[in-house]
Amino acid sequence: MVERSTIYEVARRSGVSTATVSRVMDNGTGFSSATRDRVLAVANELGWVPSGSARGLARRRTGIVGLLFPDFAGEAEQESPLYVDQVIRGAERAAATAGNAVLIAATRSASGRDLAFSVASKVDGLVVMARSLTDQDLATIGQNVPVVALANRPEPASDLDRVGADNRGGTRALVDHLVDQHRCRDLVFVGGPQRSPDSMERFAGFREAMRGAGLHVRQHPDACGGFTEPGGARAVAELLEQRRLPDAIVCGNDEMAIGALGVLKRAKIKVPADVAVTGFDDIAATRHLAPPLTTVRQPMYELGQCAVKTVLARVTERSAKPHEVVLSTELVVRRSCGCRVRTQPTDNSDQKGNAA
Amino acid sequence: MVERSTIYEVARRSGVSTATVSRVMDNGTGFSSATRDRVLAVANELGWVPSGSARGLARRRTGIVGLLFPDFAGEAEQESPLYVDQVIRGAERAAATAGNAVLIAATRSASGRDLAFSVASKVDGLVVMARSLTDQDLATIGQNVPVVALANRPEPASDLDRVGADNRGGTRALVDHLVDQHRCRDLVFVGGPQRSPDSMERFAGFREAMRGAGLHVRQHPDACGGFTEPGGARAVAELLEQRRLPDAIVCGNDEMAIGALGVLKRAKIKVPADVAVTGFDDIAATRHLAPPLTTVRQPMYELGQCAVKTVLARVTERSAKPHEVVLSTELVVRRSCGCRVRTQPTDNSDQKGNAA
DNA sequence: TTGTACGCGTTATCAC
DNA sequence: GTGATAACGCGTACAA
Repeated sequence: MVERSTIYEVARRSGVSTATVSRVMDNGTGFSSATRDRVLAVANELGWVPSGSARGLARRRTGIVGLLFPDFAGEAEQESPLYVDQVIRGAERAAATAGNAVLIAATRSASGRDLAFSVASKVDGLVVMARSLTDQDLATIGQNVPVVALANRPEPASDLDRVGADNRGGTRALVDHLVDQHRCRDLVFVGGPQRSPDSMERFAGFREAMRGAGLHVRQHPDACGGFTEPGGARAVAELLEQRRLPDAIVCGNDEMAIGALGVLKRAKIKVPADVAVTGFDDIAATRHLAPPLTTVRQPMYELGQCAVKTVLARVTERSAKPHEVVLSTELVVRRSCGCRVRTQPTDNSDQKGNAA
Repeated sequence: MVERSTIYEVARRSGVSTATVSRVMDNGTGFSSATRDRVLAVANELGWVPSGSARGLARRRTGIVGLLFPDFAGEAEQESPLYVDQVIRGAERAAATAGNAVLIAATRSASGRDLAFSVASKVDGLVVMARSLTDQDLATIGQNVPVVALANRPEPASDLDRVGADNRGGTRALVDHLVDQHRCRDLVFVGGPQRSPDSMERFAGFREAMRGAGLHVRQHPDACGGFTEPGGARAVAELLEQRRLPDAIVCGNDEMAIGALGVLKRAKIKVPADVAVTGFDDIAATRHLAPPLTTVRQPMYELGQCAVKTVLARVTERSAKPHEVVLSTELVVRRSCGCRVRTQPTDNSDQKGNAA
């Protein structure tokens, strides 16, 4: 590892020109099987691999797709949410299928700006998760690199490709279930951060369902839990202080629901007997809670996959009109809404990992 | 985005040479603030960023560190284990601090070989998690790129840098706790995959502690759960069929412990009253189990961080002797071992100021 | 302070 | 089938 070997050395040692070496490494044609074997042998002996930089420069393609996700480390809010991991996995999977690798970086409006641009300069295409970049910067980068936004924006802000999940519909299905199956009438919505597109979409779905059922809805979420477990706990604690106990507490995500469950248990309020509690996301822990949490599954893995596929398609096919895809969400009924479903701690053995 | 703009265009438009543009983008010196502003303005207008490939070629550094992790998708075993995510996060963090990004790829001995080499060709240094590459390939790649192995190998196989966690010591501490505090005498060990270095290390720790306590130990794990939840369930189910109920079931990881808890509950066997159960890893769900799981925390995040720091150091300082660092693990005592610790589902609410 | 020109390691287009 | 050789886009002595 003293010096990285180059194509020149391989060419010299195998007695051919660099052009031939290049051809061989390209798995193309235009050489005898004898020379191929010779070249391959030398390359292997030297442990040589074509330089990614040089190759990228010549081919004008790096074989890398970038993924920017929001970084909340060290913030009051919490560390980066768990669903990011799923997105990363899905992205990796889709990229690998096409022979690409994924370049990841956590960025936030301010801090990661440089990093974001640096990543953009190294990739063929870029997937940007919500809240990891300002719209401004997003647009700038979009000028030079194919970008797909991974988010649930209320309004398609730009002419970029976009993929997201049906947050609104999922929440609607959830609330409908609560109202129809469990005769809930007084529902409370615990929202996330004020400006979170996800939170807004989910609340919108909440309102739609409530209005559809002829129920009264407030203009804003009844409480704000910032999408965190402590936040959810706090929100419900305040509710309790006001001696308010609704039929159901609809939390904007699972983490807040976990917090809610905690304070309710300590207050000796039974779930779901006294009050129903629901979440959103279907993170891993939901199955193991007491009671298991009714929630809405977001196809994070598939979102990552789809985003990468989309951006990869855009790399080769720079057509005109922006692509937009919305993946559907799925109501996951467990115990916390009042349903009497059988708990199956090991039922996921065939649920995942086969999205080949 | 019709054509990616280049340094030439920026130079032309701002009326300077490419050298000057290069200097400006390098944040270096050697130009008047007037020209700098002009160049920056043009660059911004065009949304131009220096090409990563060209820059990497010229500088002989890409600003990318690679991370290879094992891919078990589609296998009987399960999808890639969750701790990988933490490692990725830690790696990203450490890399970002140094202005680098992380290129990830899931690989396995056979399938991902090409991808692995492709990644290797694009990075300044490479972190390789256990079981994602054959020793053979690892060595080959190590010839041309700084590599650090992230694993817990019984024996330092090569002359590569290595970072790992003290699996053995962690298990020892766990078993000591079980024996000393809870007077367990008949302990059963549920192992992971046969050839897993992690599983082997943990079992080694198990044996050491047992021998130290003058207890009888078998040569091999009493059962194999393949590190999966269903696997753990199966292992314990078999135990039960043999009408065997030990004092404690020491699981090689948390997932198997979750499976174990499930079948025990269905068999009406009380944990920890009738039998103690422990895990390893301290994944997120452990806190929410009934009972909360006593386990050993592995500093996955820190491992990822440390590995990247190590490899980054090696990039600039190609010294001779291989570096080796072992991070310590931590016994996390909860309810499932028999301890009467207070369960605090939201105990992290005061961890970050709640002066609401 | 600024410009010229060569080199970085590959690929791709010609010729042969 | 194979070999010169010109890009590819940028960094960086060396000059000016």
